[in-house]
Amino acid sequence: MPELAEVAYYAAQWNPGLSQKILRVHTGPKPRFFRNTPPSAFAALAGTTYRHARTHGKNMLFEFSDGLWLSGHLGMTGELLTGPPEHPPTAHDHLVLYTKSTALIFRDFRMFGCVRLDESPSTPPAAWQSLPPEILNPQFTTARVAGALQRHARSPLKAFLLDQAWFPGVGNWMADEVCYQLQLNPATPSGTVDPAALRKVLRAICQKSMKTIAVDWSDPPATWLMPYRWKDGGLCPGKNCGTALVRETLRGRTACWCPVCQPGV
DNA sequence: ATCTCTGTTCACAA
DNA sequence: GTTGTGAACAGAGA
Repeated sequence: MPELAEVAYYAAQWNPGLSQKILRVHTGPKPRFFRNTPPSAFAALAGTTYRHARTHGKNMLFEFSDGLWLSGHLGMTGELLTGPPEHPPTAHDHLVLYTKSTALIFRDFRMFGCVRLDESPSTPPAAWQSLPPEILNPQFTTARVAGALQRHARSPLKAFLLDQAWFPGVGNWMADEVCYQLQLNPATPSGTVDPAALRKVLRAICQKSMKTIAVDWSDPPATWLMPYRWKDGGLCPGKNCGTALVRETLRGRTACWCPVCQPGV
């Protein structure tokens, strides 16, 4: 489920473990989840203290004492949760960190998510030093958006919005939401989009979802496309609209839009 | 059985 | 060299 605000929500689920010592580490039997790291390497977290969580777009970074940094991505179906201190790992609990009072669980039944461990005294690992500005960062300027739209002028707006190098944290529903709120068809060529308007809508969507979904998984406004885009039979929430929403595959991903409010190009 | 899916990466085409 | 596309990855639910 995870896009920007969902990732922030999940990262915060480990907060009950803050300032606690990791007593024991469980790693599941699927090496793919750990990519190039031998799963046994994660045992180094035992004996450290969990200090801090942060996110950048869809990436999560957890700081532990002794210069250890655990980074992770939730893929399509990843989730973080806590369990009782004796939590027995399920088949899809790839990493579990046990403290005296809780278990910090990284669960992912598909395995598009991943974790890695870096050692780096006091500063975040190298990959976290050179990331593009997030959408709510002041450096995410209209000029930056304008440049991006020009470079990818022929790419359909919806598809381009999924580019994490330019729009960190935007996923499938957020990209559809941006198109909906701009009243632009998802196939609109990026080069024709007004950069200031795009930036404004992007920031508003990030801001609101960080105040709702990221805090307690509460619903975004009923005027958004998001609550209606999943199921068959969804109707456009636009004032006096109510048109049946359309779902079609665009560049390999499901796009959803209102054929009246976002007419074809 | 067949299809779907809130993501990323890779090979390859243009 | 850069940009754009579809397939592959894996597993559960409809």
